[in-house]
Amino acid sequence: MGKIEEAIQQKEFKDPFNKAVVNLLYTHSYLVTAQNGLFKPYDISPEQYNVLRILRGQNGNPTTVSSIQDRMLNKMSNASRLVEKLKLKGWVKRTECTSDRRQVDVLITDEGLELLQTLERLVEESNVRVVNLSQEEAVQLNELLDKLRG
Amino acid sequence: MGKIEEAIQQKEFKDPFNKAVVNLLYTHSYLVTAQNGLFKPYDISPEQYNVLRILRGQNGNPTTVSSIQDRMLNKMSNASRLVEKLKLKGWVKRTECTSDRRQVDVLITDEGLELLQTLERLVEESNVRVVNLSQEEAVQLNELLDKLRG
DNA sequence: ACCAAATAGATGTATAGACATCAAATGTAA
DNA sequence: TTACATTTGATGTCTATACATCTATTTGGT
Repeated sequence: MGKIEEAIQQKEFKDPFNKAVVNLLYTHSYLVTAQNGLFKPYDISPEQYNVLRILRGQNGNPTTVSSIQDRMLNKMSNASRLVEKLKLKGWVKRTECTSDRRQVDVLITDEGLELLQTLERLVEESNVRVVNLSQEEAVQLNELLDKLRG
Repeated sequence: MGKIEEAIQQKEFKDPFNKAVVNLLYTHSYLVTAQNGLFKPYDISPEQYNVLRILRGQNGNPTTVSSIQDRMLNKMSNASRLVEKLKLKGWVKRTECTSDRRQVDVLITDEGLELLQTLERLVEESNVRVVNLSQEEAVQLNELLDKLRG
């Protein structure tokens, strides 16, 4: 049984809201653990993968660091450093923006696109396996999560 | 609107399962950001707070490091180092276990209990505010999360 | 009793999150 | 134009996660 009370050996919660917060934190750890194994062989982290996805979403147009930051799952993460690591591995290019020299244009390379394609299939397949819900339940979960933050 | 598509500016997802994974990662960041602000003034992190809660759950009985680890929300975290930090701040005591000298007995101090009491009220109130769901929806979310990991 | 395997916990290293601060470039108003 | 505020991105520091490795015990088989 996967009940949260057993998983963390806590008998009861103050109310369903507090239980939901703990349950979300625990489920997050469950998901992240599953993903880490996937990424390990490719020398890339889930966060770096996410940046590559954002860059590809631009269809060949360069993106600034702050624009990447805005689209990241974690708004507090540090896009600047993630881009630097991706550059060192040859998956993105960084060029000075001519119209505003404060900004930096970030562009995914062909190698980055290739890696992304490989990884994306693995991630998509893994996510379907890892989420032990029916299609309807998954839709319902999405609705609840969207509302939760509302 | 709090829809995940707008929050991270992604038009569509492969399927509801993949969307749910992204939605969970994003919602986790939303929750953690809310919690961080709460803990800041008390010189304690959410993870350290969680360890104190586990220790108090033992009703005065000491707990070993590995037992703490088993009950943590994140099974991959490092209970040993968190205990060390709590000890430096005087919130836990660490004594060698006489029956098995590999083990370490960890016990929450009176100062730790006092801090915990203050924090717990704040956290519980904050969680109710932060989870923008009805009671029924929160129950439903808990059921879906438990099943998701099943 | 002896030795190998298992266990508990500490520690080393890399990555990322949280947040403050800094420098450079740009915008704006007197 | 000059002075000041704002924006962009880089960087510094602390904390935590992820995972490998190490030491000190304890256990279990022979």
